[in-house]
Amino acid sequence: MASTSLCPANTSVSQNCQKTSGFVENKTAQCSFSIESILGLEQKKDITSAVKPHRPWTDTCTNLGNNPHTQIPVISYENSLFRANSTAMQEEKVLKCEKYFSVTERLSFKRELSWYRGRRPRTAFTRNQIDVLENVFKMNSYPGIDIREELARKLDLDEDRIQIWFQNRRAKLKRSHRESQFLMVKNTFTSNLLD
Amino acid sequence: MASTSLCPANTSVSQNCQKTSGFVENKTAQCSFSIESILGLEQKKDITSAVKPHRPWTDTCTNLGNNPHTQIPVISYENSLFRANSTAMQEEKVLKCEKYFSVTERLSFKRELSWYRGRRPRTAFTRNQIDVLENVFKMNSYPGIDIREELARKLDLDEDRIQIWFQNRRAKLKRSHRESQFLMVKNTFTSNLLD
DNA sequence: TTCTAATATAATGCA
DNA sequence: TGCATTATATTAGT
Repeated sequence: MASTSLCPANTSVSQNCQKTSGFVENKTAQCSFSIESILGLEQKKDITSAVKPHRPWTDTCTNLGNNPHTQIPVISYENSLFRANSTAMQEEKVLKCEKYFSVTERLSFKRELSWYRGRRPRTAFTRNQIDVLENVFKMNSYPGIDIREELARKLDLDEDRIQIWFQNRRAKLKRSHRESQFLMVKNTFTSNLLD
Repeated sequence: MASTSLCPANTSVSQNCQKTSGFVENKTAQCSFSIESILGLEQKKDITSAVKPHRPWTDTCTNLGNNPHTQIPVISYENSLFRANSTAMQEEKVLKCEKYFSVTERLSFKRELSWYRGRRPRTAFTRNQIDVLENVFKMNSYPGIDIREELARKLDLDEDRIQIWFQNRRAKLKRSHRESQFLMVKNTFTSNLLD
């Protein structure tokens, strides 16, 4: 069955990968992976291909390690207490602190920790912001960039937050549609059964 | 939500009709945005390309492709219970609406319609599939059709899924490059300022 | 616990 | 094909 090859140069899909010579008809001789290795059948891992996530609010300086969870922001988000060297250290600090501080304080540490781990602190919209967003959403659930910018200006929020809010709002609407559809289907079936 | 229709699949479209016809004179006092900006009237896309997209996965009966990840669950996937009988009806309704509404509104209809017709259910790749794809990507981020076909066979995926995966993967790589360049520039500025 | 902000990424459409 | 955008599955904060 004329096995085509993952790597045209030299890799055969057949079990007996005897020929690793390369240069059959292709110039890319760099390809010296076995099907097994490509299929990941023998070794797991090698996660090093993980790409950095997009985190504009963290200002990283010499970000060499490239594990997003160990990135050390330099200047940062509003009330940052920690400017330290390692996440592990932070974690230890937090754990140590736990028994000495109040719930609120621990919460604060937890927030710092999550900030360190690279997730944007959850935005707490005000009542008014939500009202405005909901009103706009009722009229147009797909606001373009200019509308989002205008909203951002008016509401004193990042345009990104607006965008995310609309995404999540649409998902919520859809969810509710699904649920009501499900209920209607269920009711239809039920009443059919009763007839 | 007191839908006007017994058929759940109608809800999105008819709702859309209602809301778009209703809000013009129904401006709420809280909202200080211009209608034009809210409606996004500056957008100028053409809707005339009403070509029916190819959606093999919406045909639940002939879904013999047998990829467990792309199969349509009978109940859980939205609208799958209703798709069979009323697509034509929806289309007619939408077409009737078209001449009464703006381009933006028609865009919205189109979006509703395509939502009704169904987007391909999101494929959830397995760990192993991703490992293999990542490995191949490291060697060649532009696999030709033959490689993609082989991958599809080996991984029990549609070739289309492979293609899309590589597209998204390239985009991701590019994003990460852009970002690290941006950070480098920024850090250069910063350290220059500190010197 | 529920709701939802945030993240990651699959899918779509256009140029 | 790249790109921008959208949908959606998931994680996690309140």
